Amino acid sequence: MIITKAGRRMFPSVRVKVHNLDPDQQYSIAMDIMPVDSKRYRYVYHSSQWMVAGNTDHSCVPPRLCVHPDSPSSGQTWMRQVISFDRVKLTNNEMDDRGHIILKSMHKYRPRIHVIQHSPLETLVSLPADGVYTFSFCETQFTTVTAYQNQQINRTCFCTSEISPSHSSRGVLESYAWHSPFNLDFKSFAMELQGMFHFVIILAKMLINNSFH
Amino acid sequence: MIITKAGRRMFPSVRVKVHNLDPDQQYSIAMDIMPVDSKRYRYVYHSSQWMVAGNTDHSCVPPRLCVHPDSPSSGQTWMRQVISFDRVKLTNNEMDDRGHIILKSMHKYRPRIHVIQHSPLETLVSLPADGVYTFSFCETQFTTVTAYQNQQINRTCFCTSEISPSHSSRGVLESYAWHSPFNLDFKSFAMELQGMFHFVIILAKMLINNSFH
DNA sequence: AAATTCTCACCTAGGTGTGAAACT
DNA sequence: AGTTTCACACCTAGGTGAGAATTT
Repeated sequence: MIITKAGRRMFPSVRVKVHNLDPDQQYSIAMDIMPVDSKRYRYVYHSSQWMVAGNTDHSCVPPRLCVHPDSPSSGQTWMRQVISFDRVKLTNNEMDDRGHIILKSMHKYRPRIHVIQHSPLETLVSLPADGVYTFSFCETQFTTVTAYQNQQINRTCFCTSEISPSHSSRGVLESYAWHSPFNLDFKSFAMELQGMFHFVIILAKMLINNSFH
Repeated sequence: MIITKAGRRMFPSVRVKVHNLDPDQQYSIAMDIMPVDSKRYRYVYHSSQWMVAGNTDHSCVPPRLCVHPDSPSSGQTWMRQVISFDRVKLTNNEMDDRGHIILKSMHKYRPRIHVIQHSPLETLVSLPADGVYTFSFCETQFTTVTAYQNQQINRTCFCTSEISPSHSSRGVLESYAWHSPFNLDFKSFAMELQGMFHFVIILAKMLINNSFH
């Protein structure tokens, strides 16, 4: 996943569908992005994979919370729509003051979705102590870079596996795969968690990039 | 003001600043557009003015309410920002199903702003019976057309008068004047109404249209 | 050498005026 | 004749990848 100083849109964007909310309750829905480990990664071209290349410390950096602009809304409203975080931008600028999500390059991350039940009178800025339901999907893990490491990478298709809940697709969407120029049909899968909500993550449809023929 | 079948953005857009709200109360803010009279107008070029050219009946057409997308929000939130209705589109298509404001061509209209105090749990679709404070400014009156009536109209400056609360500027912004290619500085004025809020309408800055030199 | 930053040309979506054509 | 509709070229804002330049 490309990150830049000015902020780059996440692609594909995280989209989510929520079920089993209380239609009359008010909720906010937010996303943040958590480091998967404390390793630094390097892409080794001849073996076509990411290799560990040192350690880092994420401990002092609390992740930025990205509250969905429709928040707060009723459960009814949230359940009617696909909740898309397609405006979210990623940056490697630790001094960023435009509300973008700050990540380190060459690290592995995974987005989290929070459903927060709270009074509509209070404006949400950070995660409250309770009333928060958090979900995360290993299929959405990715590796950050500031630029493509070599010329060939765009032409390599990482998207051959099917995405389904029944078999592990971990790594399928990792790193550059999210920039693949190849056509990937709309995939969706459902998960039931904590016996209360279940989610459907719809992965953004990838179109053939115009710059490729 | 141009209106089209597909919907045309209102220009200049209505912008409003609200004061003296209860910071902790929840409000929605909405706009609609009311006919000024039941006359049909025709632009008479040689006398450079709009002349009455018949009657119409507005009675059966309830105006569409255009709720500001930030609604509902706390008084505090509303008072911090300039509330802009710049996404609003006008149409002459009475069958419009895209939520645009439906107007008749060749008629005079004036926008209204509604401040509605209500529970954030209910979603606003039409004006409730109470808790509504409505404001309107004669300076924002305009006449609708579907196309410019002649080639010269853009080159005629309608914007010579000062806009201020101290003297009547009715008509200054009427009809084609909202499409004037001439530079008009940011004007604002305040009004105190009902002893509870006061408003500042900020008229959109008009820039010299690129197609004129 | 590896990674980041910068500039730039390209693309796209959506809003705009124009003039020709069509409608009333 | 007056008014509306339509197709179209233009403009703009904002997002994008490529490659050069710079930093580490």
